[in-house]
Amino acid sequence: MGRSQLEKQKTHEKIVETASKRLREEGLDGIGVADLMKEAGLTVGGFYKHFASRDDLVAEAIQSAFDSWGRKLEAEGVNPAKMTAADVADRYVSVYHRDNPGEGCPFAALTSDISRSGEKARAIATDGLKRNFGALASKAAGADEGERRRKAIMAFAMMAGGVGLARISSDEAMSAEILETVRGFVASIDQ
Amino acid sequence: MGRSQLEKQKTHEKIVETASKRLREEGLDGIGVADLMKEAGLTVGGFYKHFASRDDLVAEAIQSAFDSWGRKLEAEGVNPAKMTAADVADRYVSVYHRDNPGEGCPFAALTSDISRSGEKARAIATDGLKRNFGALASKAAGADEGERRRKAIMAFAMMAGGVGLARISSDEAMSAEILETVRGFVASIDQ
DNA sequence: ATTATCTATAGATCTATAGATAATGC
DNA sequence: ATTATCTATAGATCTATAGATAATGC
Repeated sequence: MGRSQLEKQKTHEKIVETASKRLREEGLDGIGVADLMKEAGLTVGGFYKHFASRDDLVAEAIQSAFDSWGRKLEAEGVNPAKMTAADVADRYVSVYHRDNPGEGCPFAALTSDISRSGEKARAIATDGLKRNFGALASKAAGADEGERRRKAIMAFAMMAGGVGLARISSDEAMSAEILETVRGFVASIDQ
Repeated sequence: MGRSQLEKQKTHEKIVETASKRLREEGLDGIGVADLMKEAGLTVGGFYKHFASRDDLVAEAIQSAFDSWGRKLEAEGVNPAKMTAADVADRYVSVYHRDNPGEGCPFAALTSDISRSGEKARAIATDGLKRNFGALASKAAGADEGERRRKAIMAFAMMAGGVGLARISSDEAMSAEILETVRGFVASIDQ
């Protein structure tokens, strides 16, 4: 059946959001076009009226995943600039984030996938990384800009790595220990 | 053609080592059985005389990847117990490691893949993680065992995360900056 | 006689396309 | 008339198996 332009746009967003979640959960190769369309309440045939290829959807979905952190804060009425490093740590290095990769940070959920991806996906991720470093640096203590930036890089690498390792660990106590330890470091960089 | 028992064992090891390298490069779903056998100098038909399923090979290859760090040190005549944290940092947080995931640490190359894997692969990885934490803790400074262990966890999460982020970054200067910054922290935990 | 490896292929799955259908919008 | 979505399927690819071949090892 035919649909209006507005409905098509909503359909497009629905597909991208579904993909953004499911790809973080299953990996960039983990779910097929037909299954994604089905989860979005559609059938496979319509897919290529929205995207030139599966890779094009993946690029849009990664971009959406990078934007989702900010969108979620906005929806909760939280001002990211006013968050301390400890606030960021409480959100990022949490059991909830560990157990819900589909709603979480692509650097924790898709690190290895993106490093194996083409230039398009890596450029989107590099841009996201720069913004994350900048945002964290503005919260960090330090004598000069260089020291604040170094702390931001250390904290972000530890956060992304730590949540990844916590997801791997089948020893629940060790998983919680990793989260707690990393949370402590990130909170400690606060001004 | 038929082969001796010894030759079969060598063939088996060759398949596992090829897989161990290629899976770290391409991800756990990134390469098929036929291509792996071809790279090992064989054809696909013999595969299932060695492994009950592709998953079985993946488990063996992950185990081999976890052992490869120690085997490489042994081959170079390096005693891991005598390495300082700074020594570990120089090896792990290096441009060479960043650019050669196939020979490197599975926690940097396969984090997201393993977190999405079944219990078997995650148990192997959890065991490897415990050993890495223990080895690093024995090198760290600290008033008590708890403090040394916390430093080891922080350093390892930052190393694994940092190499992953450095691989993603298409900005070469930022990629080098991440490595240098992480290397500094890891070296700083030394006794 | 047994078996390690080979060639060939069955069956499943995945991306992308073809053609039909029905609602939009000039 | 156009087009957003549907059903159906072509073609490629991947795991696993069947049956042939040739060397091992009792």
